[in-house]
Amino acid sequence: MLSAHIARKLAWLQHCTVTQALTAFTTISELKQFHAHITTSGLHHHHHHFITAKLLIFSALSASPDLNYAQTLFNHAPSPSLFMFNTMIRAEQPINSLQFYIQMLRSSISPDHFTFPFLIKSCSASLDTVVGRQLHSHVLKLGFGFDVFVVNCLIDMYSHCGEMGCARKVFVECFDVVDVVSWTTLVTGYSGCGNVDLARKFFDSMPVRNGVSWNAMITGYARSGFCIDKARELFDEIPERNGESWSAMISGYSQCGMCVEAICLFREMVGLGIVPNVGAIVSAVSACAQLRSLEEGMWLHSLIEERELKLNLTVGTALVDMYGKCGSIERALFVFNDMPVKNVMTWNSMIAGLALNGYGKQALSLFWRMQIVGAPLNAITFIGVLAGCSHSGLVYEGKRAFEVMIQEYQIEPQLEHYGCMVDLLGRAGLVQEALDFVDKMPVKPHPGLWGALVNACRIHGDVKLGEELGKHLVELEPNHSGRYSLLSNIFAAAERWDDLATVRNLVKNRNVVKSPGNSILKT
DNA sequence: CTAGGGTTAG
Repeated sequence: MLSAHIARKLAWLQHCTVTQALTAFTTISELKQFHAHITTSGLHHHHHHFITAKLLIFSALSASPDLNYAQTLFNHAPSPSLFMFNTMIRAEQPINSLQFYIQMLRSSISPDHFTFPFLIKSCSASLDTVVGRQLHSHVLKLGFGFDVFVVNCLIDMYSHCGEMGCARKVFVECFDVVDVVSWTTLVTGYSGCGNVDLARKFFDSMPVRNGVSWNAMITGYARSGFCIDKARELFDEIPERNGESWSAMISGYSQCGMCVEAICLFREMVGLGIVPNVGAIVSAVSACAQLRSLEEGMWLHSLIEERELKLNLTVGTALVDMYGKCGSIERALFVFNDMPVKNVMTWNSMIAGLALNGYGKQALSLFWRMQIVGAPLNAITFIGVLAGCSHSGLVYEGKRAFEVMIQEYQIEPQLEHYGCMVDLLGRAGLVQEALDFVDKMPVKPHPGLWGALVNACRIHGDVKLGEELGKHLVELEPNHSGRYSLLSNIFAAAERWDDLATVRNLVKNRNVVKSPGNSILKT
């Protein structure tokens, strides 16, 4: 017997929309309980398809989907409907989307005008032009070549794959049906592949523009480097500025390093009484992190709390990063521990923050905790861990982490990982071991890496090797002032004033311009 | 039920 509550929900599910179905439950386990109730009652047979489809929507498309459960629901449906196939194609990973499509064709179900947008979108996510082109020919054969949704997905797919010629061809061939979305997609495509000027020409030729088109062009300029002023010009010209326009401009400033401008614009927005969206807040927090501006960051944090904005995953991660970079490890840990849901970036931000502030051991223990709780980790996690070991002189632990990365996680070391290792060994005085390590590296050593070694030689008094490496480095980058300083420091430490004078003359004669703020490892 | 803009780690 069904309880009244379950029966009511069952009736509602049969008639609700897709959007409503997504709010039907709070978690997958609640859905499973509900599903168990109705399958044991036997009442569900009357409307089996409707109910399964709605359950499928929730398990496949909700914020935290359970694709295994979706697959089970799908497999138990006696003959899955076109709608169910579409839902699976829409939810699955790119490769599986295609498999559902093939299975669909084998069951003699024809795709409809909803099927292709989902399918093509999976190709643009996986940058798969081969399958993309095949689907394109299916689209034409089956008569969906002038469906504006399908057309726009094709333009987007070719743009994402860097095939602007094809994208434009679709646009031109379908000129009778294209709309403001098609134009905007093309603008985004051209600016995304580095052709902002052409993007702007299309933007200027648009018969109609809406807020999204303006924001797309602003973002295109902001991400193209050296065009941030043009982005601002457009931002000032927008006829109707929405919250997303503000966040596009603020994130543009933040991403190109104009952090003061980003924060000023954020303050202006708040001053005008406009409620900042998550994107604007995250960009502003990121700007504070880059500026190492703790006070400003704390102001943003209090603003977030005042508005009772839940500690969203992205906002929380940005705060952890900001507090870590600004040196307030207690606050970073407080936010971190307070976050119910974390992802790789959250963990990585926390580990990097600990490492940066000299808490190598704590960074390591957080790294072990990640493994215990089964949190996903990636190559960037190890950059934090290794940097932590390096700053805290944890040579053995660093070497161990490096091995774990390669052997247990099959992560190919990047230049950054090698840099950390050389730094780790060099700082610990194991200069010869560091040199051997560099010799065995499969990648070409970065000049910054030699710099770390020269520094290590100076600290540990190995003048002969330091001089040799330092001279090598100076010839490798003769226009980099920092390289001469390293060599000078070696001679100064050894009190070889004549040689020091020679280096200074070399700098003068070669007209090397000083570039301030060059850190040893970054350049 | 479908398309374009908007955010975090090195």
